[in-house]
Amino acid sequence: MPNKADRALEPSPSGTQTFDRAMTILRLVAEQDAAGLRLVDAVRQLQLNKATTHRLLLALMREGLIAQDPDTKTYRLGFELFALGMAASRRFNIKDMCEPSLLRLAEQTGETIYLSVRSGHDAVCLARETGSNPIQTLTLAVGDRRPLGVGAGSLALLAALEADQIEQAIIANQDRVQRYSPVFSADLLRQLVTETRRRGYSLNDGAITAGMKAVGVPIFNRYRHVEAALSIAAVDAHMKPDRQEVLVGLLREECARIEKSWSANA
Amino acid sequence: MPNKADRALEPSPSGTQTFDRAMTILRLVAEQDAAGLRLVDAVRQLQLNKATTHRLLLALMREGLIAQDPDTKTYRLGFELFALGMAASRRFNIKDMCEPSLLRLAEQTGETIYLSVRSGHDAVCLARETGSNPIQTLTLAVGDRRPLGVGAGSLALLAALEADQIEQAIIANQDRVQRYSPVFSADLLRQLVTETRRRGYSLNDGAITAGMKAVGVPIFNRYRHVEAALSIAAVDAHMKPDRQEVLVGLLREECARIEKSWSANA
DNA sequence: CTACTTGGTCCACTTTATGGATCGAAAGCA
DNA sequence: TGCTTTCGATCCATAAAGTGGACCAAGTAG
Repeated sequence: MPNKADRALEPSPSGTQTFDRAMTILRLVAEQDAAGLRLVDAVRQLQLNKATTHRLLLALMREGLIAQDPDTKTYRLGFELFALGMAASRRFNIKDMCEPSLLRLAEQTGETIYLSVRSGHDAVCLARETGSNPIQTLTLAVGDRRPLGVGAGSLALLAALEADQIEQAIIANQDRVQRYSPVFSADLLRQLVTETRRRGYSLNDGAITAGMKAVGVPIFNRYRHVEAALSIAAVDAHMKPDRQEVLVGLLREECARIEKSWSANA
Repeated sequence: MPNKADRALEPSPSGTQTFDRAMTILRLVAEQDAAGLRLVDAVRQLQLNKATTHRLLLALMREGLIAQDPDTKTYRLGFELFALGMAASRRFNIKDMCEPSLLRLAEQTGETIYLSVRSGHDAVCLARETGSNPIQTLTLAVGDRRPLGVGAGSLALLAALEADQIEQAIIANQDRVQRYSPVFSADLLRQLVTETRRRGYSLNDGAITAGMKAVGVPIFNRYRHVEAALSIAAVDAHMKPDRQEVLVGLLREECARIEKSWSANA
């Protein structure tokens, strides 16, 4: 519903309106899941004329920003957008943008804060910030990779993916996960994902390293795709139920802050 | 010079021409280096009217696809493009797209083929394909990270970056590189980069693992930014000067093929 | 077989973008 | 210091481009 409204805050409606409309459609395609966007749905959601919408979709296709599935006729993001995004990525890196949040969390909690991103079927630790508590749980170093689902940050990433991608990752990793703990299996991961989605955050209660717990919260971009995850790890004694809730609250706060900073440009 | 020509092959010039013009400008911005694009340069290169160009740049800015440096007034890629690219990246992954080339190279050469991409100041091994030769050099596993410049693929990536980014990476890694071999230093890396750029491919002649050599070739996207690197590693006996040239030729062929497949959509 | 939905196309109408002219500021030159 | 050039930015009458109601074809449901 609030699809056109948030675009209306431009200073002056001067110039190039068709370009803005095309971008509105592109953003709508970006928000879609793997099924893609149908023409009629775009028409309905944007309240544009069908012919206009179709012509704009053609223009986006012509530029390679989107592509149409020949069978389902639905539209998805195209390769050109990926290539342009790669060109842009040298100027924007997630780690730098999240660093302030990591520092604040380490300061507030005294625990160790991790930033993880997805890379294929793995989670990669991009940054780690150590708090002031004398007992720290440094189970993960910067650069370390783990199968998606193994560890709090990794599980937060996994559970935030789309259903088919979750299944794909679990299948792909099923032989590797037991290296981290004999309890891991494809079925356990599916269960953990379900719990995580219901609970709203991921919890690793010592399956990998005994005596230690960790919670993780995903960070979404404005198209509601997971971009990264923040997690806090601590020894059991620091992670009693009530404190766990507090820590999750702080994590959520910072994730929201990061998401907001991404929405507000950067 | 051939800037508008390659866009003129569309079936019918129907519809949305301003959008296409805006995209042409966006692509031009994407091709620029860190200095960014000046208005007059865009006007000259695209042979568009200055007012039109400026208005389109404003439109691109309004959508967050580009951003203007307040001091130099130059235009660079914006955060929105990065975010959209991330949304697109779940559908396109470099590894899958390069897999056929890896298989062909392993088949043709019998040696081990590596695919590396850049991640921050590291090179990450994304894929490895083993050939049929009984002696293989598996110095790098999938997922392994190395400082940029350490190893053939990694060096190919480093040397293909822009000058300022090369320097930045070398500085950032100067304390780590000696872990791989005592010969490494910031100065040696600078020298290796120079040689690589002059030679046209990277060469690792056993600095890390004695008795083994490797060559690497970068893969560029259509905006002439490095996206990945292919490399071949083999024992000295398999890498005599003349064979080395042959292997580099094969690498170049596959890199060109991949680059072409990216240009031709996907 | 009919009614409905969906993707796609056409073309007269009119809203939109265009670009030559112009301005202010800054850089370059004398 | 003053003159000239370059550059980013804006204006507005003109010309061109996008618009959208109507229509078509191909499913799909009843």
